Amino acid sequence: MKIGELAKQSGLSAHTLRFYEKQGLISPSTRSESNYRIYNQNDLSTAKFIKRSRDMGFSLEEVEVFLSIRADKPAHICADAKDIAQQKIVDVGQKIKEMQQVLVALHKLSDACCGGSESAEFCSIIEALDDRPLTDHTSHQDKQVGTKEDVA
Amino acid sequence: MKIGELAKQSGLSAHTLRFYEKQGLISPSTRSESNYRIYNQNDLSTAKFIKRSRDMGFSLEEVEVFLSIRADKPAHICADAKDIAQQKIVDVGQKIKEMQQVLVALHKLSDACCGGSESAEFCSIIEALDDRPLTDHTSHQDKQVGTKEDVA
DNA sequence: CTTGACCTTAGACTATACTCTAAGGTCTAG
DNA sequence: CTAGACCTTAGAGTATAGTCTAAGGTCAAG
Ligand SMILES: [Zn+2]
Ligand SMILES: [Zn+2]
Ligand SMILES: [Zn+2]
Ligand SMILES: [Zn+2]
Repeated sequence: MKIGELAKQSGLSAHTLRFYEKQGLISPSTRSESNYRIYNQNDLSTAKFIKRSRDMGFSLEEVEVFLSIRADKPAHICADAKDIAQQKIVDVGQKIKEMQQVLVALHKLSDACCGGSESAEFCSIIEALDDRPLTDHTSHQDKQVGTKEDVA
Repeated sequence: MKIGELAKQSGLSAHTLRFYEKQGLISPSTRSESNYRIYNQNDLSTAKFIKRSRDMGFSLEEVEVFLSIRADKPAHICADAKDIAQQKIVDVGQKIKEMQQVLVALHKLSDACCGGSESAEFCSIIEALDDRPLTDHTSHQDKQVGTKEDVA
């Protein structure tokens, strides 16, 4: 099959397949007389393998290692594959933790702000980002300044 | 103060400060005779504001909006700031969910593999990424092939 | 024989946020 | 005066993973 067909069947774009070829991940088993890339079922398996690996969060570099294991299984041991998976688990877990902390901070930041159409003069978000301690102004009642009517 | 001093006090590098200047986020209040950037306490506040915003996960583009709110608070309303924070919360929450799903998939992938020094011939990680259903081989006992001695 | 779909290549561009380099000018302490 | 620290600029490089373009060749159908 030609690249367009492989793209359709693998879920990768033709562009991406050529890009992967440049990166050394996959290459067509043959070329047609007119130099078109011709892929076979084996190539399709490989393309799907790459796609599945990417979907699992592995980088192209890691996929490369998986491919080399897959290409010659007896030459590798389970630890080769599992080490990568374990490391990815650690990395993803770490990132999740970081993002959860960010999320908590964001909630604190956001919850203190009324979010209404009042002037941002006392907006706790801006104040908190500025330097000052987080002051709750979910209501602006207590800090009327008179420069603006209460719009809300 | 010169850029090096601002860098020290703000926690941003001089390089980054110049980069932010190019992006229109912060600029020195004056220049010395020799064209050095000269910053004042106000600039320091701004630099710290940017750093805090970045640490909260906001993009430079979002920081720019916060800065414009901060620069003229009466011209803005709380919703302007809160909308950004809320959107960020949604985005971060979404990413966390995605990563958690990836994490679950990774665990499934990894847990089925023995991770030992056995040949990867039956490695469930490779098999699962390949196409085949996830086969547990935490023990290789049941699939002796005889091509290799049991190394473990 | 032409139209349109599909293919080829090298290389530029996207996004995000820096990070660093080269080549040179300025300033301060000893 | 000189070494070394610090500053200036424009522009290139880093990382990741594509995504797209230009300019052209190939192929099947009508
Ligand atoms: Zn408010
Ligand atoms: Zn507010
Ligand atoms: Zn195993
Ligand atoms: Zn295994």
